[in-house]
Amino acid sequence: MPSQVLSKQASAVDVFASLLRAHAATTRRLSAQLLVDHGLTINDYEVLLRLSRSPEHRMRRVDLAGEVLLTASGVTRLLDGLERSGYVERGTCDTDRRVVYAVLTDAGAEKLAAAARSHLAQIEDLLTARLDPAELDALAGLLTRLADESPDCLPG
Amino acid sequence: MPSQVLSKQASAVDVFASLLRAHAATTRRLSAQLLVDHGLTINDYEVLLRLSRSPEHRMRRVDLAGEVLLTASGVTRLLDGLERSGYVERGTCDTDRRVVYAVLTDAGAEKLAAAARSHLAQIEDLLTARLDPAELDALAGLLTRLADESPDCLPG
DNA sequence: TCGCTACAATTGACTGCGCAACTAAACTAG
DNA sequence: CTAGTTTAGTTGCGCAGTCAATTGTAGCGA
Repeated sequence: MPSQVLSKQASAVDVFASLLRAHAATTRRLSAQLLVDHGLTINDYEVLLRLSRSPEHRMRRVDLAGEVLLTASGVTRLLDGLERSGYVERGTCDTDRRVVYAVLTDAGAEKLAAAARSHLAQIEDLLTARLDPAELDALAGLLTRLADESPDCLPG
Repeated sequence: MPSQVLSKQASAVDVFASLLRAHAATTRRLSAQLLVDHGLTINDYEVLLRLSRSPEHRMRRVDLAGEVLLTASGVTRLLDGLERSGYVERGTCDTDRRVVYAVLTDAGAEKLAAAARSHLAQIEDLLTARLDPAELDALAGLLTRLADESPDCLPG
């Protein structure tokens, strides 16, 4: 048993607190950089990235919201910006006229590529300076499970 | 270029992405709850908590900012709210008239206690439903190291 | 065919917070 | 003491994102 941590094992609250801190610390650095270097927020980047990975470079806005964990309205506003910058455009769906696709433009793909160069390096630097590969692997696994949508408890 | 991405280890980007998602997922749930149940944001709560743990229930605003990873202005605005609600008051420092202490009031301590009851339980539920104690411990450790202030690289 | 509920998306009002610019107090040098 | 620098804190402005309400479309049961 871990007897040497003074108090006890990390309580759930401590874990949560450390999550808040880690997020704030890394996010602030990286987003500041991304913003001055390329004029993109982290979510902008993340959205461009998802689109670039999607078939035909397009996604429904709802699905996009799910992937980057924004609300529907958040996505609308975010895409407003990207559309104004010409990185994304609207596409209609033939079979369901409610949906509006977000479609990556060529300019958007270029922007993403340009941003990726520095952004990836910065992420790399920030993380590998603090954790080794095995730890990164472990961390990714744990965090991914944390993000599971599983609705709290399904007791019955 | 990497052609065999399939199964390699988690890259730094993936880790970062999972951090964003985990933060968004947990934070949104918990803060929504905290807000409807007690009218506090997560940072409000976090600040009350730090104050309650400090000697004499007070801290300098700068130090508070460091602990919850806000900017100075962020702390000012946050404390504005808590002062308006009567949970915190301003205290002056005898030896340095620039500093303004944030002091937890009795009402603030009560509020914290009340909020803690449900909030702690929710954190507990959320985390323990997804990770076991050993994993929580590991996660806390990894995240804490991520939040290290160490200024990128100090090569020279 | 006519409701009726479900869903995709948008809009208005608002909040939380960062940045940059500022004031005031405290050290530090001459 | 005066002048310059650093540090604590506040404020104007702006942006990203939430919620609640709204519009338009889909699909279902009678």
